[in-house]
Amino acid sequence: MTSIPPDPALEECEPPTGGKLSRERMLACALEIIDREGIEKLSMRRLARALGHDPMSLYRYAPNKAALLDGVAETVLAELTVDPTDPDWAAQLRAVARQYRRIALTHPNVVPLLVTRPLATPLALRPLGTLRPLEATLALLTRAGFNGADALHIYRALFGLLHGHLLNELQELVDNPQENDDLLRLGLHRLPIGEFPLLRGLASTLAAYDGAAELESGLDILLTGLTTTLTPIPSKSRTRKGRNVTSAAAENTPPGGLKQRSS
Amino acid sequence: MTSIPPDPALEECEPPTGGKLSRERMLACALEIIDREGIEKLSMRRLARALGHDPMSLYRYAPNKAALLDGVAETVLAELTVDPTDPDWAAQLRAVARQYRRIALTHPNVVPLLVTRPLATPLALRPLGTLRPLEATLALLTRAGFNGADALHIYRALFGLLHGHLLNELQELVDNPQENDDLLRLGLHRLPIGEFPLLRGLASTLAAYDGAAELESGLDILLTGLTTTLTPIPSKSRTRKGRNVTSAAAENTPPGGLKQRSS
DNA sequence: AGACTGATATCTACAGCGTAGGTCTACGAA
DNA sequence: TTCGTAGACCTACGCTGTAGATATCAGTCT
Repeated sequence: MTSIPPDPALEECEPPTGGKLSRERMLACALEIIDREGIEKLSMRRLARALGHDPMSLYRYAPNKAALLDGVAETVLAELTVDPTDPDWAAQLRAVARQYRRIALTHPNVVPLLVTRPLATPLALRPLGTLRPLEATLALLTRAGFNGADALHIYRALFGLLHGHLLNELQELVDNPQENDDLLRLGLHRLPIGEFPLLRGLASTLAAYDGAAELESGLDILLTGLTTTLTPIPSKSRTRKGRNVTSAAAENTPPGGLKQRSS
Repeated sequence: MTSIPPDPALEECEPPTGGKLSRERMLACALEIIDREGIEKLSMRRLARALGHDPMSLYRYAPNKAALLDGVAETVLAELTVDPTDPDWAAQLRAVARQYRRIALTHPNVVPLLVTRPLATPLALRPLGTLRPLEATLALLTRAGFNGADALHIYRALFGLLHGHLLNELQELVDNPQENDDLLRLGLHRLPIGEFPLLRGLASTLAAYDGAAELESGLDILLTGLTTTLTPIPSKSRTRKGRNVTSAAAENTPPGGLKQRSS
């Protein structure tokens, strides 16, 4: 039946791992492997071995490997909860951001998936689980009085900030192995001596990176920026304050800036 | 010698492509394949075929495939020029951002490489070409009077914003095939009818995405945010205004916010 | 009871992958 | 002439994703 013993020499995923297969078990096991060894160590055959099944069995639960990876990303993203009923939209966005950061730090190897998989699939074809935070955020902002376009704008700004920040922060994690920070400087030490004087001088600063604080300051900037450009419709009247983001942006382009085409 | 005719049935990279191999030719050809067909279509064997050489010859110019990909990313990033002598640092950062965006849109398939490869390599071991914009930006900001820590902070914020924005914008590109936008809505149309009412209603807004304007507004927010939190040392006195970013962040945490640990 | 049906699991096989290790050739220096 | 070295090539290994056919099961209908 479900033969192929789980290869006790190699580690496996769940208790006896001989039992019935299911999409959930498969995705959970894939996530475990990715968390432990990274994305590129995950192969269909390896996953099947860990589950104690034949590789081809996996294709009953995912049409191909790309879909499996999408499934893993979806699983991780499902941990993100957005409460569209929160009366304080800005606070809710902060909460979402902090939650997202925690999830990403728990599964750092999945982050490349989170940020790049959407590039390969049109929005409407993406796994529904990945669209749910979007819809919930739109609901939150709509309740707060924003129109659809502005809500979408805010969503994009928030997740752009988040993705950018996480890529930064995970980079720092790679840079700082848990060794003595003198050794970190040794790493920088091998840079050509004349060419990177400033970078080399910043070894201790690099080591002192504080991701949580960095994110908070980014959120501060973003949210104050947003609230001064966009304002929700005040529920009774329908007047607006700083309507169009684009025109607002055009106004204060720096005077001496080099010109560059728009599109 | 340099045999193996370039396989005229398959496309190739440069004029006759039989000539001497070199790291530059190899990387240029790899970039061309990636631009045309995407990263996952690039294999050592495929690249060698396009160059009219044996696959193993490539290993003379790159120790392995990962290094080759790093090389491609480095090549692309080399197009980015930062002028550290610009007296208007904010304007120069804007110019860099716009330039980076243009480069990314010219090579959209390389963007995943640009944003994720650094996650796999400690900073000091990265290809030097990818560190050069960092050093130059630090130089720019140091001349403008910022101390090292703040300069680094600004650099991170800028490239975080850029990466986040580009991931957003390239996502929209995937969403908007150049067909009639009614068809785009057809794409959204297949979403479960009760579950995504807001998202489905935003079809036309999604289609109207303007990446350039979006980036400008992001830069506005970022730069005004930065200039109110950080100020350069005014070249004579050494007093500072809004010293610590972290503390500034801590001050205006929203009152009703859900609490969440820092690290 | 027997036959049929659909889901689940397995097996076999293929074309392609990255790359270790060895060899062949050409050329400049000794 | 001999040697060393750089560049290119060849072979082979173990791995990959997955198409296609086959086996095994549970349940339902006759």
